[in-house]
This record gives sequence, structure tokens and C-alpha cells, in this order.
Amino acid sequence: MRILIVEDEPGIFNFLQQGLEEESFSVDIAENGNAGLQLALSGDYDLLLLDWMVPGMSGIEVCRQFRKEFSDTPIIFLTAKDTVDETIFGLQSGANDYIKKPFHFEELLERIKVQLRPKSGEHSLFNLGNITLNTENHQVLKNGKEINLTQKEFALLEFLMRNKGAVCRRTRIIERVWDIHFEYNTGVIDVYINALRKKLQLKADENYIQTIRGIGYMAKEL
Amino acid sequence: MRILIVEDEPGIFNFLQQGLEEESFSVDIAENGNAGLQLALSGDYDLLLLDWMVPGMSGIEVCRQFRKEFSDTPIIFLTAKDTVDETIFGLQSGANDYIKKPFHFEELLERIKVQLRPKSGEHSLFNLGNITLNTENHQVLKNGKEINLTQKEFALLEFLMRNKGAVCRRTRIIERVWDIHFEYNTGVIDVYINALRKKLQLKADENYIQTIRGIGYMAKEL
DNA sequence: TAAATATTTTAAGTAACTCTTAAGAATTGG
DNA sequence: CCAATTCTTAAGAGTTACTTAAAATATTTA
Repeated sequence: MRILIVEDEPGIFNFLQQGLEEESFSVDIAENGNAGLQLALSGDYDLLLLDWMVPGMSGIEVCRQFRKEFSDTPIIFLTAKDTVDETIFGLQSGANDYIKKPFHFEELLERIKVQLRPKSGEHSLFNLGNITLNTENHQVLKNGKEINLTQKEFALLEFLMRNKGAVCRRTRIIERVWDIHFEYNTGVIDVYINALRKKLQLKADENYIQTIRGIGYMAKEL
Repeated sequence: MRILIVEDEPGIFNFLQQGLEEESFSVDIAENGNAGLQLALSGDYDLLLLDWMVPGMSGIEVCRQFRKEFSDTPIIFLTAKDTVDETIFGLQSGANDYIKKPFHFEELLERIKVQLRPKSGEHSLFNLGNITLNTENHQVLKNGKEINLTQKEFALLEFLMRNKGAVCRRTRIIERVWDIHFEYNTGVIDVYINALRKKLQLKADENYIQTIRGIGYMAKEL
């Protein structure tokens, strides 16, 4: 994955370059707006990190021009400005996200991953003990034998397996799997967890879907 | 971290409360502006979530009044209104950020963390001797082996470890972990300290949780 | 289109676990 | 040694999750 950083402060872009390269991204730097746009228009990049204020053409202008040619490449603004109208202005000019300076690198990384996720296809195969989940063809196997899951069951299992080893909080599950953003007072999750465990025939010694009482659930290798 | 939500729709505040509590925030609700302001002025909160439109005093008014007394506590508006001038109006009345309804819980969470970050240092990993506590996925390890704690046990250990090396007074513990703000006269803390020591299998030479007689407890490296 | 089938959600009883209380035992400090 | 404090245990209350069945939706088939 290739990332273009348009930023004039060496302190910042060196820091970013090093960090992103350690995450095995390929990083290029442009130190002013014009150079940035030119590089960006080469179409070689999967994501743009634009500083709001760079010498020459401003980050916003780079964003606008670039969007005329490439409508899909995600753009994230780095900005010291934090008033809402400027942010909205930025997003209206075609950015996908913005992050205020000073920021934590971890957060930036997270946002970059969010932007790249849909395009990169990611992995389509996930494993959990003797269970395999294939998002490509929507198949779940246990010990090589196909398990027939409904859509919601599959979506829930996929979410858990994508986050293997991490606690999946109920709120997050209801948002990501059910797309419900308010009004959560239902036991659907419990019912579906139950269905999954049953269909996967998890025995006492195959506790791959653990309950974290009061919090949520976790897919975990044993 | 304590958060006050001023919001009148149960669907929304229940959802928020649950989600934030899963993220180990301590949450209080006020269902109208006046009650909200009164609670807010107690100074017990680290962050305010204000609905733009609530019965009684409006969110904006709450914000204004509150700012007179507390200039540092971050305020985030929840609002259905999305026109820029109204937003600016909100920010001028002293808010730090705003988020449009309907929003994704994770975005709100992210914004809350951004606001709290400068103050909270924002660590999710804590160490104490051979014990590691991870607030992110609610896990405690001792020598790499998972220790299964209940919510309260976890909350207590987290509080002690966040304050490693400092004496935690019983009254403070009962306030922060149990959320009891009036006179306490109970032995819960003792019971839970006992449970922790037992579950963590602290041996004679692993006195990581020390008793400060007459005062409280202290997590301490040896 | 209607009937049949499958999926999703709700609801309610039950089971399992967590929290709190209380009381006696043990320990500490004066 | 005595009084105060803390430790330990166990039991009842309270909460959360599990399970099942039935109702509501959606999808497929005739």
C-alpha cells in the first residue's frame, strides 16, 4: 500500500514516514502543494495524507484538484485547525477524514486502516481453532465440514473472528453487525451467539466463543 | 473517567450509557437542562455530553452557565442540527466539539477520547510486577497467564494500578470504583481486595497490593 | 399472488454468575 | 493485652446470560 504525505514540516513527515514504513506501507513525501498534486495525480497512491497548510497550493486545493481525477482514493487531512466550519469545509472539498494535530500515531494508523479496508479486500480467510471462515464465498467449515449459517449468523461470526483475541463489546457488535446506532435494549446478540455455538457444535473443550460478562464476547484460540 | 449526559430521549441515553460503561466510563444521566446544569456544577465530571435540544434550559444555555464556573471540562454537543451557523453558535457558547445525530458510537467514542486525551495520558496497558492489565480488551495476565476477573474486581485492580505507587484511600476507592458519593460503612472493599489477592495468587513475596492500615491500599512494585 | 419456507426478532422462564452483607477469625498497633 | 482494623467465608439478593418457543419479517416456491 502506497501513501503520499504532503507536509512541509520535516519533524512531522519524518516521524510519519518512519512510523508508516514500520507498518510496511510505502511512503512518499511532497513538501509543498504543487509537488504534492503532481505526485498524487500520477495515480500511484492508495491514500493521501494532506497537511491543511502547506507552502504553494493549499492542502484543500490539492484535495479539490485531485478529486477531479480520482474520486475513490481516500484522503485524510492533518490539521492544526480545529474549528468546525473549517473542518466541514475540508470534508466538503472531498476529504474522507481529518485528524487534528497533535495526534497520536496509533490513531492516525487506525484511521488509515479504516480508509484502506474496503478496497484492499483484506484477507478473505479467517481461522479459529478448527473453524475456517471464508468471506469470499461465504462459507464456514468446521474440520473441513460445511456449516450452514444464515446471513446474520455469518456476519456475527465474521465480526468476532476478524477481532479474534480482542473483546467485542455488545455496543460495538450491535453497531457493526446490526447497524443499530441507538436504542439497544434487546437480547438478539444472546440469541445469535447461542445459535452460533449450537450450529458450530462447540463442545465443552472448544470454548472458542467466550462470554465476557457485562462487556460482550470474544473469539479466542485455546 | 466520569461523563455526564444531558439528553431526554431514553433510546439515546440508554444506548450511550451502556456503550460508555462498557468502555469503563462512569456515566450519569440528566433528562433536562436544569437538572443537567445542577449536576454538572457539582464538578464531578470529566466530560459533558449535551443534547442541543432538551426540555427546560437548552443545551446551549447549560453550556454557557457551566463555562462560567468550569473553563476546562470538555463539552461535546449531540445535535440533529447540522447547519454550520448553528454549530458555530454552539462552539461559541463554549463547546469543544459537536457530533451530528445519527452518529456512530465509535465516532463519538473517538471524539470523547480526543477530548480526554491531554488529561488522561490515555494508556490501555498497565504493569505491576508480573501482572499486566489491559483496559482495551479487559484482560489481566500474570506471568502471561490469563486471570479471570469480574467487572468489579477488574475495576478495582485498574484503579489501583492506574495509581500505582500512590495510596488509594478507601473513600476514594468507594467513589471511583463503586460510584458511591456519600458516607460508606461497608466492607465491600475488603472483600474485593481479598478476592483480588486470591485470584492473582499473590504469595508472601509478591505483596503488590499493600494494606495501608487506617487509610486504604496501594499497588506497589517491590 | 398466495402459500410455504426460512430468517430475524421478541419475549419469558431458567440457569449461572456477581455483588453485597454480615459475622466471626485473625492481625496489627498502641 | 486490648481495641481497632482488616481478613475470610458463606449465604442471600441482584444481575446478566442462556435457552426455548413463538411472533414478526423476509424470501422462495407453486
